[in-house]
Amino acid sequence: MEQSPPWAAALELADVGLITRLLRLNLVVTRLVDEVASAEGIPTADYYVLGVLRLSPDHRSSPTRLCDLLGRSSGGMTLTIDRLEALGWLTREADPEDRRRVIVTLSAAGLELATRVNTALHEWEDGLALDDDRWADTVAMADRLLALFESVDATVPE
Amino acid sequence: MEQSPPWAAALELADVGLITRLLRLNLVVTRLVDEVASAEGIPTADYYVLGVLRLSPDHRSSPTRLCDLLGRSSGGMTLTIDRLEALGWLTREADPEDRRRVIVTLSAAGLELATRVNTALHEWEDGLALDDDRWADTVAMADRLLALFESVDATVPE
DNA sequence: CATATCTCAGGACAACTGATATCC
DNA sequence: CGGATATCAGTTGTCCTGAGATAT
Repeated sequence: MEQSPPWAAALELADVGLITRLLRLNLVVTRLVDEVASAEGIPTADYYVLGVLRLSPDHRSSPTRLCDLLGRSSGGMTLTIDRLEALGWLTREADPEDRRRVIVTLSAAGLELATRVNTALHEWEDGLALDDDRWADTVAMADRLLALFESVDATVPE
Repeated sequence: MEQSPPWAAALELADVGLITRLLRLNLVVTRLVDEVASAEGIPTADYYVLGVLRLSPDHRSSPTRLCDLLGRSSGGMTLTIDRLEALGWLTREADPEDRRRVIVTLSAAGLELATRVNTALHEWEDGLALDDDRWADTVAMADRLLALFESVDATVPE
């Protein structure tokens, strides 16, 4: 609590809790990612999809898994995938083992794009110029906050 | 980095940085607030407006300030305020001291609503059952992360 | 048959952009 | 007059819901 943080200027903070702080953090982080993503010419929501694929085994995943991870509806995800496919950033193919399923795969161009955005974000992080200890601390803080929420809200698959 | 957190199941985490973690945190926190707000019958974006007003001196603010704090356009904010006014959650009046300005004030019903949502969020926090030390730690972590981002991204007004 | 996965059609709705009126 | 504030008009666009198709 210490001292009023700048974002709270002229706000009465008597009962501001953890979640309010995290909502503020949301806003700032989202703003940053928006800037970076649109500088690369991709909407943030679309980057999230490419970003998940980039981290997935063989750069592949399924619409359902993308929906679960990103909190989206399947209908909306179909449209998003349509869009990304039309732009050449990913491909869609039937799963030979279960033909209800679709396998979504990042294309080379899509991987480059997602990597560019990711690199830009890493550069922003580097710009913080934290030494190794502070960096480890910071990442650990994020992980602890995450753990706090995930321990209660089990919205993540498997 | 220690051990893979659950949200990362089946994702390759080699170069996952701070921002990716915070994006994940975003998602989880947003989901929680969405649930709580819609249980009270208000869209999250609208609650943010009421929430800022609730924390403002005399529960009053201006459209411009709301735009700045919430990262919204003035046109969009006009519509949002129209909506909230029609629902009886806030009032709009001309500022007698500068007639270009508008003063937005939370109504009694709006204050109740915003307080209900806020209370529900606090109850969620209480459900974490953190002792005082851990609680202080946790809040401090959130503040430190916030400070990290606000020190670079000065998008917040005075 | 019940379930899972994805797609499609239709609709809703919020929010942005750019231009305009009013006021300092 | 230039800058600030808010609103309006028009549009854009994504996303969701609910139904349907196909496969297990």
